[in-house]
Amino acid sequence: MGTRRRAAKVGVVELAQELGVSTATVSRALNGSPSVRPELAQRIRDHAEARGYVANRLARALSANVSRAFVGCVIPYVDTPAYSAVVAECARLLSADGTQMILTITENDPERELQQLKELVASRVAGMIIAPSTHILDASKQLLSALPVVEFHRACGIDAPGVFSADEHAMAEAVLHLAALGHTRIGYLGTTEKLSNGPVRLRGLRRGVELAGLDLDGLPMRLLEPTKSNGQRGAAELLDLDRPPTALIVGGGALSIGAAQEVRERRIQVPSELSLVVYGDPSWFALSDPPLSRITVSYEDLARRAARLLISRLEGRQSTRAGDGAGADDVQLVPAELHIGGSTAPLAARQG
Amino acid sequence: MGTRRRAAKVGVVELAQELGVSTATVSRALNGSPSVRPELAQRIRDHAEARGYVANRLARALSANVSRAFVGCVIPYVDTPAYSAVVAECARLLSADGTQMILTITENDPERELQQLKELVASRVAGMIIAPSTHILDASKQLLSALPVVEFHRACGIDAPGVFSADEHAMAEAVLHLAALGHTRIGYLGTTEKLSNGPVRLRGLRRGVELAGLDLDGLPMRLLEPTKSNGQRGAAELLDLDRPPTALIVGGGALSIGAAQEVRERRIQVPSELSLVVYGDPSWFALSDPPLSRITVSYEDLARRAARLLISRLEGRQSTRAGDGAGADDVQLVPAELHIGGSTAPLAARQG
DNA sequence: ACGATGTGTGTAATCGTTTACATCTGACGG
DNA sequence: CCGTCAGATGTAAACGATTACACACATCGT
Repeated sequence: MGTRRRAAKVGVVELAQELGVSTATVSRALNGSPSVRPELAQRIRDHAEARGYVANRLARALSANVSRAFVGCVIPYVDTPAYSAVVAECARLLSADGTQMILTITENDPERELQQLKELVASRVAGMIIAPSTHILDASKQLLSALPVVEFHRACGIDAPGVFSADEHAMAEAVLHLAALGHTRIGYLGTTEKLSNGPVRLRGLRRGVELAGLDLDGLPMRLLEPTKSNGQRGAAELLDLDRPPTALIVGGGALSIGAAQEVRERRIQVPSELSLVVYGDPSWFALSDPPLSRITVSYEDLARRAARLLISRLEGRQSTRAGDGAGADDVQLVPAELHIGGSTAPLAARQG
Repeated sequence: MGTRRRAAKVGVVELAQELGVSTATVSRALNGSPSVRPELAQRIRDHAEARGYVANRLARALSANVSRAFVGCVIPYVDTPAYSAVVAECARLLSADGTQMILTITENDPERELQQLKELVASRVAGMIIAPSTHILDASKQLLSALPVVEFHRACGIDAPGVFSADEHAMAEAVLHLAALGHTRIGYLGTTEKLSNGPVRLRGLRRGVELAGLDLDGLPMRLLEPTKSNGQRGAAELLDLDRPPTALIVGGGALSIGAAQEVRERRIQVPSELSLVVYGDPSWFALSDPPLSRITVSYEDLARRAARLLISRLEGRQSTRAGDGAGADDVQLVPAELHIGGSTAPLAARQG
């Protein structure tokens, strides 16, 4: 009370005065410039430490007109495994790098996304990692083309490197697996085509159907926004068809939950009455009985690659001169894999 | 190529020159100061818009020595419902407020936490929302006492407002519920006492035991760090006891999954052979058969309160002068609730 | 007609760093 | 003994905004 004075803010100026040197020397010492006498440098560092000096990042970033003080991370949601993974990995790797992550969440709203991008460039972020919203605006794309960007999980057609899951093969495999078990009416409950994975999975589905010699047009299918309630509704619709599918492929974590719930509520036996393949690998899958056949991709892997990619971009940006050389030359695909569990069985089992 | 010139950066200075006014006027116009002629102000704003001007947040924040440009959000993990909720809510509310969120993840490492706090104050964040790591360092507490902070979900004994879940009552209720069903050997698998909720739940447990007239010392109990594998291990240990519990209370999302998995693998029938009460409300709970009896708390609610609290703190800080008036005067408790599902049954059912 | 008031702008200091350039010192070769 | 050069340090100009203060001009009361 009264004794402890208002801890007079300590900046380079104060340090310089107290040590009888110039601010330039202080700055150099603190940044480890070789051109300052080692013993003096040490003295300065000690003093800074003692006085509890912490450099103002804002001033630093402002001065060095381009800096790696901040990067932006722009995602639609945070409570979904892919996105929370990328947040975690970015935070980890960037923090080791001394740069901070500004996180913004679009909730898939293009307007909000644009606004957030604007604010990020206003904060002079060194780069961004983005999972674009579904209907990204042109203005957003334009902003994105002005700095190092890596796309994650969803593509929006800008000229940037990115990391995506390659679902196509696994999807085709799933169809072939079911076909081999004798299923011909295979239902598909997937994410809308607007989400970048939608088309990819659909392509895989088509390929599988083709290879299996089945007829795509006859296949019952629902493409929806990935929410739990949509999963339940979609499954209900498919199961209510005149000739309901004997096997169901569900793409997308939230959809899977809803679908699984609907199946359970209808007391439909899996796999004897319905074969089920789900997409994703939330921890609860381990709980379900029987263990589900599923298509998985390692989001940690995906996320780590994305974070590394961004960091390497940042470093590249630093050494090479202008905003060239970025390009989409570095697109990484992490393959999804089909794991056969106990939720798929020969069709015969049902007929009998 | 070559045609489009290096978009000469546009700042207030350029705008001022181009319009033949001073930078002061430009700044005032853009910030809506009433002291600039309305038509001129409009002209300036139009021009800024046309030239695609975006103010440099760093410069702005540096100039106005205290600003609401950034706030920090410091959490142990992001893939856990409580924390992802707080991240989402903060991002949403703050973005509406025009301030950006710098997210850092401690992974429960006190050293890293301290480091991150330092860097956040270096970035002159206007405030912070923090779920402290388990063994927070004194240096960290000291840093936290220098700016508006709200604690979330875990307390670390600093003098700040916070939002926590009040598990005590629900916990006691759970014990009483089980006791009423005839159970006397009730097992508890909970989070370690070092996590702030640990003691609270334990207190609730004790209270319930006391009210039920049971003997606490005889109760099998395991307190572990909340991971899935710990859940499995803990459950295994409890079930392997000579006189295993007939009812089990599991606290903590990750622990629940592990425990549920262990129970399933042992083909123990719930609730006929074992009554089960879990803590949390992940979406997969809906899947389990029978629907679990559980203790839930709305993390969205918790998170929203925390975010609002922080924002109101920021505004308070802005109006009132110094770093006083903060205090822990505003601690909010969101009560947890016990929902009876189908996973608890009278003990008789087993004996018979 | 003159000072007081008020409104709208401009000038320049400020925030806290970094860094290009200038300066000073001593060593060294011729 | 003097230029040259390198190394260590200081001076001051950036970075891009905000804002205290000064100033010009119109308005108004007396």
